[in-house]
Amino acid sequence: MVSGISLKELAAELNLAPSTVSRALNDSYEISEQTKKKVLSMAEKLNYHPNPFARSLRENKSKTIAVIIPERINNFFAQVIDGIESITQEHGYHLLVYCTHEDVEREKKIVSVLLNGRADAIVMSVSSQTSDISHLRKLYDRGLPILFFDRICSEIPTTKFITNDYQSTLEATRHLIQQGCKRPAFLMLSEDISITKERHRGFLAALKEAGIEHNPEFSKVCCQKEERNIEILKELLSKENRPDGILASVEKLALATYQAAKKANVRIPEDLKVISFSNMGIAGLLNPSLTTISQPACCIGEECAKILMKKLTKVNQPDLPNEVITFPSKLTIRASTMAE
Amino acid sequence: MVSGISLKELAAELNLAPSTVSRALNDSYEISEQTKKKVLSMAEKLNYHPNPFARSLRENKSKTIAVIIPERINNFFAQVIDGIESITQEHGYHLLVYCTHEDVEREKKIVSVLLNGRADAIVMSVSSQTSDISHLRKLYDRGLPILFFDRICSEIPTTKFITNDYQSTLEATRHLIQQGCKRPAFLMLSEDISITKERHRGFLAALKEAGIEHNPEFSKVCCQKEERNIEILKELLSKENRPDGILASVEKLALATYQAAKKANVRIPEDLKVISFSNMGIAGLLNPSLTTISQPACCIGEECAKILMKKLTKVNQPDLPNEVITFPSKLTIRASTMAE
DNA sequence: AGAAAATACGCAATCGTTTTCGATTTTATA
DNA sequence: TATAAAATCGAAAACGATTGCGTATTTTCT
Repeated sequence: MVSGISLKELAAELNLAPSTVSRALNDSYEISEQTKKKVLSMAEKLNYHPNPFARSLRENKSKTIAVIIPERINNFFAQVIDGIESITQEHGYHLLVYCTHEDVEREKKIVSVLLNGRADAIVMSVSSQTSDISHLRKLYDRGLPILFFDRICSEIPTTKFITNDYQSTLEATRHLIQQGCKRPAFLMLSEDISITKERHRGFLAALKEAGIEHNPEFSKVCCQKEERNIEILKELLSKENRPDGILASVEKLALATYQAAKKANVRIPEDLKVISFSNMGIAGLLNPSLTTISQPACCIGEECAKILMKKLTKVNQPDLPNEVITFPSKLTIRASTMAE
Repeated sequence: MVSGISLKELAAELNLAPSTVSRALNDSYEISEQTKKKVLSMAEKLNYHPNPFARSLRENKSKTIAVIIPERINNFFAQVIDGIESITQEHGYHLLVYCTHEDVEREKKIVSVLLNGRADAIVMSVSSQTSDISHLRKLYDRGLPILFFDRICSEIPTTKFITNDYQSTLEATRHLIQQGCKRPAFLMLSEDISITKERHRGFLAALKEAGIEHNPEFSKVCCQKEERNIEILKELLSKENRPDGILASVEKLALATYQAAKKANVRIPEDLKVISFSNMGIAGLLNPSLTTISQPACCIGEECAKILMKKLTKVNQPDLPNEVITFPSKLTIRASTMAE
């Protein structure tokens, strides 16, 4: 790190006390306009930039927010971060971004590092492996504002942002059934995380509503490995009484389904209709184009950030309320669920 | 920001001087094993975490690296950051990630904020609008280690990581020509940035080599707006003597081409062969599957980080050498360039 | 004109570390 | 046994900013 001139040096150059210069730069009423002008122009001339760490140390805040996501190569999370940044940036806040790669051990490490106050708040979506949440509780107990989105942790009493997981899955499954599916399957990354629970519930509700008896083997838990998932799905699709519809609770499982269908010689949508939660921009360009349930990701990020900015920049703010805020997803019907 | 117990308080609890506790925690040889044990266990018990800002202030380094990219919703950049993080994380470094959204004004703002030393180094890929580089020079002049990748800034004497832009485009264009293209077009985001210059040069070289006279109107400068690009391309594809091949220098232009081709009723690959620089994981699932030139993105990120870590964690390191390090791209041939 | 109040600025402490320089005690050497 | 040499630890000064308090000067009021 290469630091430039310090406040003290700037003050010396001006024949003023550091306190005066500090106040002048912060536009204090105690300083005359004349001195302010002199200070400002000299600061400009000498290229003075206040040391952020001295300030953080003194003020006990870092103007930094940590964002923890399970994967970076995913449009949804990228869009959420874009949304967050669009708001925090206006307030001069910085974004520390960490990726867990769906690994709870990494998540623990990251969280433990953040215990030291490097960030003023945390926005996160937990990894699919996260069931024990003691590390998150530690954060919370320390008083650090945490905010969850998408994959939330209901045990921590704070504000959470999600989409209408139950309802949108219900409607998506209805759509599958309307398109003629008699044996839809549900794909998930893990049974533990919030979104799969809700989405699975919506899925099952739609089946029940339609009087379809669900085959438990059609609620498939997949893993992180793309190849392994393709194998699992290929096997599923090669069964005698295979599913004729797929609801993928996350995007990567829809893509694995596409690959598996190819390998198993199963045609989409003729033999298998596919629908997935996904914020891919190019769902429409896939072969066949993919029917998606897409979240208002950017919006979710923005709202997260707005709440945080309010909490962090205004005085005497209460703790983040323990509530779940829902943003509805949008179902976009494309070729992958077309009836013949 | 909520801080826990301080070193001083910890020391008081132990009836030791802060200096002793500090040394004990840093495993100094001056402290007896016995006291070290006591200090460690008390630190553990009281949940002590050293304040990173006090440390940064004192040590004049932040253990933070800033990464600036033009867009987040792009697999290439996401992979590069994954690569960077995989290395920096091991060294206890943090990643501050900023996105310019291809806007040079934002880039300038971000860069000016980083002038204060919040980060120990910067890894960046410049926006497509960046031609004036005075803001980058300011950073460099301040002594901050900068490192460029993909879209580099040759005027700044530092280490840059790129792919073999010229060569891979040359080969990709040869492929187009081999597949029967007589009138290939080249799509770019801007004429100014490094990658388009090199890639265009490779493109032209292949045409020359094949004795194809290039129509300057087939070197098309596009913009940021997806809709506008589709319009531009639709127009290009509707001409009487339209191109029969497209080399998109960036991914988003290939996708715009797909959309435009649909609208203009141009079939890929029968009427138009398409090839693009892209790190999309699902290029193979597009309709038709897209022939790509893909960079070893993760590897580029890792190498960036390795060089930086060496520079930042070892003593007496020289400045980053002014050199360009090249990682070859890989051409993956798919349906979009198939001859009938 | 004299007192009160407003204006403009400086001194010094503080935030939580690390580190230099000593000081003291223990151990080893002659 | 006296002395040199390790071995341990403490006091205090940084790092660079902010801020409560004090003070000198000027302005305003009666």
